[in-house]
Amino acid sequence: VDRYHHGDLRAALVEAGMEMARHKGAAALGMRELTRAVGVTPNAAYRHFANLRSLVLTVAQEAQHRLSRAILDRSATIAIDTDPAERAVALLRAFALGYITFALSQPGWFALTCESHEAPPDAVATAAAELPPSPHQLLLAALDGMVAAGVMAPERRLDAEWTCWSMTHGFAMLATSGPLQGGADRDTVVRLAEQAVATLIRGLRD
Amino acid sequence: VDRYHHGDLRAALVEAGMEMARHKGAAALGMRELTRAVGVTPNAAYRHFANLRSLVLTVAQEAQHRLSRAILDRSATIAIDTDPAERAVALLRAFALGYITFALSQPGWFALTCESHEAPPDAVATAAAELPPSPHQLLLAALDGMVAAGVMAPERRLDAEWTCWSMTHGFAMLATSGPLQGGADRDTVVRLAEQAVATLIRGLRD
DNA sequence: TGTACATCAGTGAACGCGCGTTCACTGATGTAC
DNA sequence: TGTACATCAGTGAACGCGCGTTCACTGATGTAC
Repeated sequence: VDRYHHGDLRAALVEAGMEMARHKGAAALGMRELTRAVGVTPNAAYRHFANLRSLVLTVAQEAQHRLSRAILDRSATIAIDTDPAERAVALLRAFALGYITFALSQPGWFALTCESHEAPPDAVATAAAELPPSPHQLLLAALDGMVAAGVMAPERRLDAEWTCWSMTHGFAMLATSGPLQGGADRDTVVRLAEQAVATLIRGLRD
Repeated sequence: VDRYHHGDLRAALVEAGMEMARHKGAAALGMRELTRAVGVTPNAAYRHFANLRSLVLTVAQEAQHRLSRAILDRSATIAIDTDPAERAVALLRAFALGYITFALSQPGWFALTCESHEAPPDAVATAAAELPPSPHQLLLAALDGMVAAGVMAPERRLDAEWTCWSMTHGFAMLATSGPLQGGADRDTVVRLAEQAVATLIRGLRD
């Protein structure tokens, strides 16, 4: 699309942001760099975003959606006829390991999701139905499911999401930009992740 | 010390780095900014450090030492005549909660410790005896202690440090630069931390 | 004790860079009549 | 169906900034004799 009017510059910039974060890291996102990638003048971006920060937050939101989808995809592999208690645990495992393997395979996108606690100021209205639930919502649902299945005592449920998120996010950080980074091959790291998640679940269960 | 020869510019730059990280965040450390704070020309720093990176890594190392001391201080509050099993658990708790409260009270220093997996290329020789053990070493010792006290099964010991570090580091990240940041008062956050650490220990114990 | 001189630890000015953002503008689009 | 015109979505050039780093230098220090 090399016309004077680009067509959908907004989407193209977000797309370029994802591509750039994937290959050069989340810190590489800049106004000039992104518009250059799209083949457009720097200020053209200001038609669609208030400033760089807003653009980056929008890209971060897209990264977060992909994280949610990765978790949902992993959840979908659980056999439907699984015993309810086992299934509830498997869903929490899917959240944690989905989160971690996403971080391992797309560290740049994962770094972006860490900045997306704040919604961009000039978000464009999207059909809410198309958007996946946030990772946080998936986690809450998984924990509620464990209580409902009788795998977790109700009095342990309160605020348990922060415990789970800490373990999951912490492992992702160590493997992605911490001492575990580059030091071991992927299979080893996944094995360590499974061990961490197993300990977490053992601590939550009755 | 306003002489032409500064006296100990190297130490002064590291000190200024700590001060600056404390008040303006770890990202604020720059050559010009740091030398300005000390009252010296930018290039004077190149007498003592190869480049900015090396200076920052040195400051990061100092931050890591303070983290270790914070953990050791907390460990020291455990009564000496405590029952060995209980004491072993208390030491692991001291590691985790010491780590987290350090991050809460000095987020800038904590952010620096995350960059210090790499030693600065031009480290100056220090009497090794003066340096505290690294946080990682403290964690290993705490876990070994739990096995020795019979609180943790030996077959769970292998690689358990990554599980502990994930939970601890993850909570610190969430509270420091994640969704828990600023949203709740400190007491609440500490309570959540205690809950997370309790779940971790429950998962590790027999 | 005094002096020559090498070494050390700073100065001052400049380099080149890429950044985010703003200004005034112009080519393309689409709508009203 | 044709045309005037408002609006939209880009262009091109420039602003000012602070950065890390290098160059040639000079004032202070301390050591050998």
